[in-house]
Amino acid sequence: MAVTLADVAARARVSAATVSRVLSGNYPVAEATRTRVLAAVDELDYVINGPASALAAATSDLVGVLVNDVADPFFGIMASAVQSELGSEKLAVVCNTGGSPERELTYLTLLLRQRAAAVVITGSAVETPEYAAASAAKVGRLAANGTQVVLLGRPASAAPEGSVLAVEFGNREGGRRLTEHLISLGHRRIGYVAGPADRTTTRHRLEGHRAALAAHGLGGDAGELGRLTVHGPYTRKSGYDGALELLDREPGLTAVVGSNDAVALGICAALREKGLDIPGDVSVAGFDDLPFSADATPALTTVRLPLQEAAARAARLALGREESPAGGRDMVPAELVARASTAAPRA
Amino acid sequence: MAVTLADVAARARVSAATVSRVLSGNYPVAEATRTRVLAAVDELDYVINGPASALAAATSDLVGVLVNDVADPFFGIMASAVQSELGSEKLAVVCNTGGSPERELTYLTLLLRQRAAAVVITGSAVETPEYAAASAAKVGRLAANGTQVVLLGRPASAAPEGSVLAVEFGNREGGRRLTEHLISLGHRRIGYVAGPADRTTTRHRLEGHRAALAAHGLGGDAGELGRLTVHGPYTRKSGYDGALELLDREPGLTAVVGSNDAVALGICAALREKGLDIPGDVSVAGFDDLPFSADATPALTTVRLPLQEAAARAARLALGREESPAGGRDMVPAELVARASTAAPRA
DNA sequence: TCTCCCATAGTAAGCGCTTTCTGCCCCGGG
DNA sequence: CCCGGGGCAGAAAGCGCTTACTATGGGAGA
Repeated sequence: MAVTLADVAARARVSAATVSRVLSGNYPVAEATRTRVLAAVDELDYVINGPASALAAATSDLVGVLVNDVADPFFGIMASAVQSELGSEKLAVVCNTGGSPERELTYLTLLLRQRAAAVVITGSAVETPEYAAASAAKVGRLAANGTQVVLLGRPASAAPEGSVLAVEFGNREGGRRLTEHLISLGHRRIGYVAGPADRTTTRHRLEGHRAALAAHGLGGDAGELGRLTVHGPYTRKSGYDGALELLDREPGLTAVVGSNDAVALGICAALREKGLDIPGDVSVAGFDDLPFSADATPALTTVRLPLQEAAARAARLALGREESPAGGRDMVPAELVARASTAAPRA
Repeated sequence: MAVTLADVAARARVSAATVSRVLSGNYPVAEATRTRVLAAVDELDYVINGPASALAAATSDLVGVLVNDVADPFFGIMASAVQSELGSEKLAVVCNTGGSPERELTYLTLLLRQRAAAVVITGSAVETPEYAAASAAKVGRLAANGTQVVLLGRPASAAPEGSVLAVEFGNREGGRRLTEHLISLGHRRIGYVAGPADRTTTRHRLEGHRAALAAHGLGGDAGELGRLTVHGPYTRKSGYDGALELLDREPGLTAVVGSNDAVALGICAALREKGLDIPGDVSVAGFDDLPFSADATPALTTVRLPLQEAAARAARLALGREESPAGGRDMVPAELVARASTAAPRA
């Protein structure tokens, strides 16, 4: 039925081993033989059997990419960059975890089952001990299997020492810069619509925000900070609801920061609905600088993360095409992008 | 080293065959035996070897998803929906073709090599005979291999009869509705920034547009139509450049239609830069109704395609979980979404 | 001219699973 | 009491490839 290695071998009048060697190219084969084999491959329209090859070689050419949801451009951009970096040697298996630790574990098991060559895990980690342990175990198992695990936008700390590489995001730094920008414009009462409470990204961004406040003596006590902060998913709706809630708690707000751009857009929508001008009455800022942020009105002030470059780097690390950073972890910088949604508060 | 079926079998004091049967569940196994096996699996932390299983069973649990670029939300949404629909039985291999026929063929070959269970090919097809033939051949090969091929947003016509299922988009219909909307508002000189010239989606949307014009006696001759149409990629920049070009050719335009939302946003940017008000001076419309379109200012009039539902359907068809539509093809409707970027032209 | 060795090619033993074919045992019917 | 058959489990033959290990031939060095 299907053409196999043996068929090609027969046609080229060599052994199967030789054909295999020509195709994988990791063993010397005389030029004449090689051309003969290649011709046979061509004539028979031979396509190698991936599973058979993976079984024999004990590794596949699949690379897992775990994301919250590829439909979200934040993850879509990273997934795309990883995939593109793989070229046509490796295939990217993308898995939507929806941010659920269980599903993350499930997919890691499936990738283990596939004997994936590498796995890139993007986005926040959930910060609970049980999950951390389960995750570490699974990652250890993967590593033991020869699968290179690379964390992208997630702290390496949660993983077993040495088994993992990480490209981390300057979330804390970015959060700090953003709030400093607001403070330097003259804002004193700044609301914050944060992400889900138990995630690393949420925590880091929020810590940066609070560090900036504290540095300017604006923090207030914990109660005060809590009053100006609401948590919710990284969605537009969360920004919308959060802004309404914050306005309710503290009508004197002059600025609201969103945990990401989608949240910021939701904040804008809520403010507009309340008849407030942006940035005249209230300034708004986001995080990530996704493509649509520049086209929003007003154009969103935000923090740019070089997602594409970082993801490409993660992919290269995953494939062992690039030297690992010192300590196995690497930090990509966050850059403030000041646009029209922030301005000095009204006097 | 690694735990294998045989290890589990030994521990459960059954044969490997029995373990395999318990795990795949397609053969009667006595309840007592089953529990014993499951216990052994658990105790040994056994993870089945995917490649070995795929080799023996001659099919893998991979499903290919071909997209132009997952970073583009249009494709990201579809890829996400397909992936989610697969559940945790099958894995989605997503491939960025960048719209290139060669890369599309390359990835189809890679998926053939993996013995993929199914392949979902999204987006436009390039309309050249050589490509059509090559593509048909590859698809035929896949089908012969037992891989179900489903076209999503691409006409089934290009594929070999019967070997393929298709979920098509109402591009022509949507294009027609959109332009009819503009005409009914009073527009007579309507520019069109189309997609790349040789793609099915581009052609269908443009045909719909022109059908609407013709139905109202507005088409003019071919030269006239050509003068009001520019082609370019489906990008924001293309919209920006295209709008400038159109304005140059025909300063009296009162409306410009973009081939998709990103293009429309580019058109908006160009118009704004020219000091034109939207929709006061010029109306703008897009296509696809991606999430960001509602947040643009003014909110974009566009055509909604139920991408998520369509993609989920495609995935179900791919897995054989849903009855195929009559004739193997199915058409999802396009719906006009009139928002603030279109209005009656100035008198 | 004779060895020795390197460059190639072949042999064959798996990789870990699925599945067909058998076989066993126990039940019900004759 | 015997026979037939159904329900389960096992044996074993691959699935198509990779990769030690082995074999061979001819050129280089002595």
